Amino acid sequence: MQLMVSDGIDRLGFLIHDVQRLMRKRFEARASGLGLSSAQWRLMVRVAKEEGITQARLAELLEIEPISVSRLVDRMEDSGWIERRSDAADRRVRMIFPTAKASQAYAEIKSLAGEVYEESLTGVSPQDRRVLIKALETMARNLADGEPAPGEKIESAEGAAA
Amino acid sequence: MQLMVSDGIDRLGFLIHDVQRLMRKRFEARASGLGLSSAQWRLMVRVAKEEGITQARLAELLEIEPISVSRLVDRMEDSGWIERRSDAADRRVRMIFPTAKASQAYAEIKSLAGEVYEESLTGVSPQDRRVLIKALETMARNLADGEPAPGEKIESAEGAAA
DNA sequence: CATATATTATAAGCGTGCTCATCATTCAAG
DNA sequence: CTTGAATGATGAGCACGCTTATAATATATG
Repeated sequence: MQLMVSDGIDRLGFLIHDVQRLMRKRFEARASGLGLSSAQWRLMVRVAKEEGITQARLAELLEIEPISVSRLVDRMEDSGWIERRSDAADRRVRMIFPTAKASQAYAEIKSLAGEVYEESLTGVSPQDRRVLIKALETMARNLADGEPAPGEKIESAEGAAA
Repeated sequence: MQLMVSDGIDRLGFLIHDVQRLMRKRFEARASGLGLSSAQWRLMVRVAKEEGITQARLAELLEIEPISVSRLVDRMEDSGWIERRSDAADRRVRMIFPTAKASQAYAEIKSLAGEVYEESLTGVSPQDRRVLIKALETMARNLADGEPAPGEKIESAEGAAA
């Protein structure tokens, strides 16, 4: 395409950044009454799907570092969303369970998130929504694939690590 | 095939979050050699467009709080990307200028960002890219519009949400 | 002049991500 | 059992966003 990238593609990063930030902000404004951040909500979805999940597994699924999970779980335990239980079989492991409060609020928060999505998509046609989702999924897949070398050398150390 | 329109819409927030995070990560992996974060890059773009811009104006344009600009500028001054100069006319004001280093690196970093965009869009057709950008712009506009009061009363929402 | 208000920048402290380092526990080898 | 590597969780400290509060300066008004 000789058309230049300036049909908006050059602002793609800023756009994605803005939309993510605004969406998170709006969700948190709605959920603030419940005292739940978006990061905490993402974690809660995983815990609801798999009660007793370990922190290590959460880190893997959420694609954040185990230490970040530790901190998140700390605060969520403090605010009564989840609880840690020891695993009798492996005492290194802390299993994460939703509290009754979390189970009760789950459906409400989910529909609250749905409202934010719906509001953000006002004026976007059903077919464009499908294209949007498909494009975002493709992008996530492309970006999740291995980094094609930062310029100099690829094979530093971590080839077999993961 | 298509069961319902909400094919994935319920994961919109997670998708946007993932794409933004991965895109930022990849950019920063490339730019790490230059010691520039994506937040710093966003600020640098503004400073390049308007040398001598004030911190208050940067906060407004970047839609972040003035204190966040202070900290960003602190670090960028420390690492030699920008410099603060006092305004003779108004001694409250600190005017921000790019350093020679910043001016020299600008084009390189810009093309680096373009590479990340292009990689992320691999496999997305030109027409789908246009739809994507248009949809994201619509979403940003929708979300930037006045929050319908974070309390309990949401009067103007179209009532469409599940 | 004195004082009240607005504006610009910064300070303090928190949430959520990171890296690097540490501790406890498990497991594999000897 | 002892040693050593791997694994799960956490601590320390940093980046970058936030809110709330302050300091310094500018400006409007009595």
